[in-house]
Amino acid sequence: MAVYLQVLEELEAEGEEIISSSKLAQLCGVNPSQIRKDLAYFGEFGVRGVGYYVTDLKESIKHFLGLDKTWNCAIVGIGNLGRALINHRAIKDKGYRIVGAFDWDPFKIGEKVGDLEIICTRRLKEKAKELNIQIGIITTPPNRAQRAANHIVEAGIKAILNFSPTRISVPDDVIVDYVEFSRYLIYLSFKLIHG
Amino acid sequence: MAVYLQVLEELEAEGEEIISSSKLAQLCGVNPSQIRKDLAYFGEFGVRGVGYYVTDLKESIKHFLGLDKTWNCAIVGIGNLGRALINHRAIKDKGYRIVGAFDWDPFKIGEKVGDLEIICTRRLKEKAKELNIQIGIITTPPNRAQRAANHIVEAGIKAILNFSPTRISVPDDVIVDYVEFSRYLIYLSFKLIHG
DNA sequence: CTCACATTGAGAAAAAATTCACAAACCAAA
DNA sequence: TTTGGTTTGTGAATTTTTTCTCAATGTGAG
Repeated sequence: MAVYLQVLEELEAEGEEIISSSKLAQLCGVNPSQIRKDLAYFGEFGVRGVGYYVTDLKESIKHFLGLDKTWNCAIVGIGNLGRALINHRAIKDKGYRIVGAFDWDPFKIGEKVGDLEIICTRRLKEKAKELNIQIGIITTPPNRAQRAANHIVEAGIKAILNFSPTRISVPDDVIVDYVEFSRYLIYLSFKLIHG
Repeated sequence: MAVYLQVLEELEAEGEEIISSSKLAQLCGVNPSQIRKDLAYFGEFGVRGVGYYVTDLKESIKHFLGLDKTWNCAIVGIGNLGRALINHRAIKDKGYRIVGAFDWDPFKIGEKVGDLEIICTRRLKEKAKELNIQIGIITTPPNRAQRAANHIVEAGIKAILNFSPTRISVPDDVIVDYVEFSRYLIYLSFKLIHG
């Protein structure tokens, strides 16, 4: 679905107003029926005999994916990875705003990263309400990840993205996703061995 | 498959010598038949009436995935993200070694990151042979990504991991994989909206 | 050695995902 | 208005994936 969105945005930028499922399928590298099934799943957007209106469809998918609003994120752990994410283009562009930078290290607190000031992790709860933070991102060293998660949960945030290579345990109503760099490398080396 | 491996490593650390497909399935959160099919796919490792020998199975999977040897990687683009990867634990632990750090910026060249010295990207080809680099990792800004890719291809490296939010074009015999942080965030916000 | 029990490997069955195929609907031109 | 050319939406057919089932095989006790 995210692939369709990306292609649709490119089409819109090129000034295309209407696209058929077969052309879109070609651009996405999938089967036309696949596209029609996927799109029919959350509404009827096409016009028979015509195709899909690029802008309308793009907006509908964005709405479906929740990309028509901005999401406020907090980063916990301001090392190299945290700083990289704060400055990362693609994240901003998709409607995700990093509005808080948290760390435990007293020497870092008060330091500026971009236009954010690093705040003590203990103040996460207070700041989460003030800044309406919906997603917490953990970029601490592994041994601090669980503590970071605890602070995030405590602050009432219901979604966590964990970059630290450790499993964390949270209540059932909190969604967690893991970014594992090694997975990508395993895929590549696997491909290098087997066709 | 990578999940099985992780669980097996934990089991081995706990001193377990034998595991049945049903127990392993429980730990991985999948169906026992699934496990047996997956494992049977690349050999017969189990013993009927007994189960699987944890260490043997772990080694077999590692071999299958190509994790029984070390892979040499080069990072092109030494910003925050590049530095984060160089220092990242999980990567080293899986047998991937970052052996080269490359950047275009003359002010960075010669600087030390961990025990690596930043080298000019133009010397990538020469260094790739010397260091036997098999995987190139792009962590440049988007507008430099294609140029980085060109240098990597030029150096005869056949696998690229691109962290930059741009598509790159390379010859057919070069494998490319993309790390898109926004995908993870989209998943989380989607889950926050729909169950 | 034989028997009772446990567990794999693999074929059969079931479920899920993908693709096909075509009626229904739309547009444009005559 | 009618006709011909498109393209969607959807039920049917197909393919793929997952799960079930059970004979084959191994262990250990008697």
